[in-house]
Formats: sequence, C-alpha cells, structure tokens
Amino acid sequence: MLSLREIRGDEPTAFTDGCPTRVVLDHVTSKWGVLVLAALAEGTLRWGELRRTVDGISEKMLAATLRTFVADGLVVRDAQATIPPRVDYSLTPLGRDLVEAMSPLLGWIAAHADAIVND
Amino acid sequence: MLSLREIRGDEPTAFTDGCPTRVVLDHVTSKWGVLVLAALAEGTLRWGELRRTVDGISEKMLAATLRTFVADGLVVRDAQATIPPRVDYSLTPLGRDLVEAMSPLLGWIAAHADAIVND
DNA sequence: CGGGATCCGCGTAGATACTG
DNA sequence: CAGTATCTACGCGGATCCCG
Repeated sequence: MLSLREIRGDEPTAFTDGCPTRVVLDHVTSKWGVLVLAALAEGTLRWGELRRTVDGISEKMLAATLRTFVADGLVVRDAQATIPPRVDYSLTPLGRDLVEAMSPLLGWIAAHADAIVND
Repeated sequence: MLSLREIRGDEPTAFTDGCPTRVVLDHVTSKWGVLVLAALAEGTLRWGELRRTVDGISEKMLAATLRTFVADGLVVRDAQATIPPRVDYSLTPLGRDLVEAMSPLLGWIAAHADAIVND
C-alpha cells in the first residue's frame, strides 16, 4: 500500500494545520462537496437538475458549494441571460481529474456501505 | 472515465437521502474523518500520537471520530489496563481497504493544492 | 496517560420567504 | 428558473472537572 510518507514526502501536509492541502481537503470533503462533484462527473447540469440530483441539499448550501468550487477552478458556471434564466455547471479539466481520483473511493463506499451500516 | 451510472447501477445511491451509502460517506468525509483514517494508514498509533499527528484536532472530536469508526468496523481500539494506560488504534482489514481506495484522492490533493489555493 | 461528562459560545447548516 | 436574504438550530470546538 502507498504509505503516507510516500504520498507527502517531507513537506507540510494535510496533517499540518493551515497547509493549503488541508484547505483543499476541507473543500472537497465539505458536507456536500463530494456529492456535487460526483454529480457533475456525468456531464453538464443545470441548477435545478443539480438540486434534484443531490437529494436533500438546500439551495443555500448548493450555492455556497458551487461558489467555492468555481473559485477553486474545479467547476465552470455558465449563466445565460435568457427568460427564463438558464445556468449550466460543468467540471473544468482540473475538476474532471479530481473526480477521477475520487472514483475509487466512491466505488468502495457503494460496495461496502450496507455491510458497515448493518453491523 | 468511470461514470456514476457504472458506479451505482440502478440502486439508491449516495445521492439519495437516507441511503446507507450516504451515511458512510458522511462518516468518512466528516471534518476529521479522512485525516484520522489516513494517519492510521501508516500503522498502529497511540492516542497521543494520533492527536499530535492530526494537527489541530480537539480531544473531543478525536474521541468522537474514533468512536464512529470503531462502530463502523473500520478501526480497532486496543486498551491495555497498565499504569500508565496505553490505548492503541489501528485499521481493520476493511479500514485498510478503504484507505487504499482513498489514496488516489489524497495523492491528487497533495499534488494540486498549491495551484488551487494560489489562484 | 487516556479518556468521559458537562457547560457554553460560535459558526455554519437548514428552512423559509422573497426577488430579477 | 435561479438564485439571495433572513432567521433559527445544531454541530463543532474550547474549557473544565473527573476517573481508571
């Protein structure tokens, strides 16, 4: 298995408070971060589709989560000045790369969730 | 890239509120969950070592996070009735499996954190 | 040393209502 | 449709005290 020492070398890491790595980790593992990113992995989604896909998220948290990821350069927001308004969200290349790195974790959880919860 | 449809099939998923998958995802992506699991990837650690490794965690949150993972069957707690007391924490086989699934994500974040924070 | 129990304050999530 | 504004509630963290 890949050891932490190999992952991090000798630099400050996510284990160090205030390290940039910790900041990014907090964004990604924020309450709705993983689900929003995973939802966008399937392709571009509109605000309303995103809200329906990520079941249970409030509008406030969806807006906040998306704003964070747009600022991080992981998500693109495309607002069209039509009536009614239409706003599309999609992953940037960087965002797609991140979701690929997340997919083993998502797969593992999907496969083992029942065993963990039902013990 | 692996699509969500492939990951989840047609079952209820982490996207569905109340699904077991969502519960496990919440545990793992809880504020300190990833860091505690990653710390234990290196091997068995004592309470104090864990507290020092995961910089910034409070004793209360460390205890709560560990209790959750022990209940989930991801972490083993080994308390020895010596004076002074010694309590070791380590990953179960299931926990080790999970950390392996997490390692691409941790590696990606370590590699890209600076680029994201400094934009 | 390794916790558990409790109280308390603050920030952030959530629900609801309103707007362009 | 796609948000923002406002209010409330709870999770998280700090501090303290205690115990085996």
